[in-house]
Amino acid sequence: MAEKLTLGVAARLSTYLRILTQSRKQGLESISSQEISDYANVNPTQVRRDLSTFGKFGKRGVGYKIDSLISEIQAILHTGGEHAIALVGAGNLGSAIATSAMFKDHGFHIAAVFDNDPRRIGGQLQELVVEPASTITSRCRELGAVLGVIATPPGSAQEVADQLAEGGVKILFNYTETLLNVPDEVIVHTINPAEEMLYALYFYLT
Amino acid sequence: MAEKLTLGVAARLSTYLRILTQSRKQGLESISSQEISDYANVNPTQVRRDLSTFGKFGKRGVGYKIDSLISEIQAILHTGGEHAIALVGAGNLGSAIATSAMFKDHGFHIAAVFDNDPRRIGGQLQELVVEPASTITSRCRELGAVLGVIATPPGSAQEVADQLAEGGVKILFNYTETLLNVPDEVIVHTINPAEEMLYALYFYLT
DNA sequence: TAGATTGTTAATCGATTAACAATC
DNA sequence: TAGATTGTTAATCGATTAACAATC
Repeated sequence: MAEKLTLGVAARLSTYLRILTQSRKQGLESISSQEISDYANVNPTQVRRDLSTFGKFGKRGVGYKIDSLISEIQAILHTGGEHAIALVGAGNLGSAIATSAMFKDHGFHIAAVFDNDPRRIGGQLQELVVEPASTITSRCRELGAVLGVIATPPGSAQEVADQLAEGGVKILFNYTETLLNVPDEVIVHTINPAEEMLYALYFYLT
Repeated sequence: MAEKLTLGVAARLSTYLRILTQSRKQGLESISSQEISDYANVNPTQVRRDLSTFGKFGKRGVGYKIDSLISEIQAILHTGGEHAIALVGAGNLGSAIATSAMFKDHGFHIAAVFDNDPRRIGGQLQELVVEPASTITSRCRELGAVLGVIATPPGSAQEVADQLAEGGVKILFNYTETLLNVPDEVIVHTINPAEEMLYALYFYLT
């Protein structure tokens, strides 16, 4: 395998993949670096450079074939496979996450949903039955889940994080505002739109 | 006003602000660059450098006073005030967004909620009454909303984006997977956790 | 004092982009 | 051919971080 990508390149390639996946859904077959750049908010030269580092994927005067570019980027990111997600929290947010097509589009699927509310346990969420939070650790081990999503009230987040980590989950997506303490080998990604708003607003205000 | 910050610095300052705000909520009064760095996943030297560009906010041997550091960063980002958000979509996702404390913590407040489902219009969401989607443009003008959040099904996203832009909204947060076409002066931020997962998974797999 | 932590330097490294030849 | 768009160069610019003196 080639060198490890830098943070910036990997982030941008993920963005391109999202744009390409969605463009394909809309029936498009090819796309230019200019169009990708419009949706990704990056310079078009940057797009071409990011891609040309790994091969000559485009056709001069024409653009990039969407299908094949998706495959190329998936190969670069090693993320063409299927990946199991453990989702904790079956409330409004958890339901929204389970219902969304976003994950399925990129090869992720929710393998189990947990909640600690007896009124929700045993209920259906899409094709899944809501399982009790007390089984998080054992079920994650069984499923071999590497990815965990925390969509609980903030007060439960740390406890849930502990159970997920104990179950072998290595990447936590934290939708609560709680700061989580986790073992060194676990990475926490916090999903906080307010943080992005601050950032967006700064550039608007200046 | 000083120079415009680079993308990276502004993004990191926003992250620090989230961490500081949450640490204060937990009752802490001071924090070290090492602690900030643990939560932000950046190098501690980077944290100190980011801050020291704007002044000497810390105390050697002690760390940073959380309260005053929050004020300093808010001043740098010009985001200490209150900002109105127009939220479109009162389903699971919209409800989760309206209920979350994340926005309030950073001076954002949902000023109006819209939906096009007659069963939802007129209903309560927190302190707000759900308004018909047909009034988005006029209400955004009235409210002077600069920020819009699209939490509808994907099929309605483009139409909603058009109405928000028409109403003077300049920054759109798009929670759907739809690629939006907007006027040049409008910025779209797409919230797609699957994209972040691809990225996180790459670093886990390599 | 001893320990901790900041602020800053200095060096390296990677990111960015205008410009344009290549080529479809 | 004419127009469009890629791939690549070359130059600049900003980001990153180890190391350490300053100082609480």
